[in-house]
Amino acid sequence: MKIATWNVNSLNVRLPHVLDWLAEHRPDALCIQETKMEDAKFPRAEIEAAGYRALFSGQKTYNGVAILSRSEGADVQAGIPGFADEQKRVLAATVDGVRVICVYVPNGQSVDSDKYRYKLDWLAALDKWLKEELARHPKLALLGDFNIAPDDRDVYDPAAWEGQVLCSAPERQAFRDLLALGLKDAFRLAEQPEKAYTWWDYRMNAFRRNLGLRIDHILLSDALAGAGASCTVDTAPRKLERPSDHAPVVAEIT
DNA sequence: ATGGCGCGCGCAGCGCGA
Repeated sequence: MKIATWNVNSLNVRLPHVLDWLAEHRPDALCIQETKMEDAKFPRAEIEAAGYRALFSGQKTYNGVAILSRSEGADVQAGIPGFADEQKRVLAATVDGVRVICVYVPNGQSVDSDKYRYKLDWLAALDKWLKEELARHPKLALLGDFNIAPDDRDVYDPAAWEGQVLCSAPERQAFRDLLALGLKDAFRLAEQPEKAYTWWDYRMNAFRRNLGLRIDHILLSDALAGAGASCTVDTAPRKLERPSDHAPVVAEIT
């Protein structure tokens, strides 16, 4: 089974890239973040014409998540139960017996901001809910834009980013807390190239210079993280005209 | 070098992303 995550930074703008990518890679499930559209405007017909079902939870301008899948998702859940949040950042569904959870973790802006506090509170709520989800669904994959670079090797300039948002110790601890629930960072299951990132700033020719961060992740429960599992970053869409600033991350699970 | 790029909103220029 092939599962993937991609922050598209507006599904309106990126729909052609998404349709091309689905046609080329044919994942069983693709989690999308930053659709930036209300549900009434979701391009369901185009997605279905590509052979995919679509689940979505969106809002105008900001956030918005979707799960595209070849077979129909069951037990759909939008948002974190018990955590009141106007922002559409979570969507879960069971696809082919695997609990697929799509997340768009808050950015946090800067470590001294209210948005950073919200990010840490949000991550704590996610952690609490995931513990229950894992008990219900041993085969679970958590995919999305985590807005956390887990380790210095996930950062092009660790000294410059030290203590900054996306790299701060509390954020990295929150990421490790998720792993401690019984999840594995799929990208680190096997040897990987140096300087592998998933996001590059639009400015400063950052992609061409590979000034990036690895902040988009696929976490797999132990039941899915067996010997056959693998994970790659697909940088090809970042090279297109008008790209998303994020690249898709793909995992093959057994 | 605190900008820079791209997006949505909405029609100018700002908030936001990471």
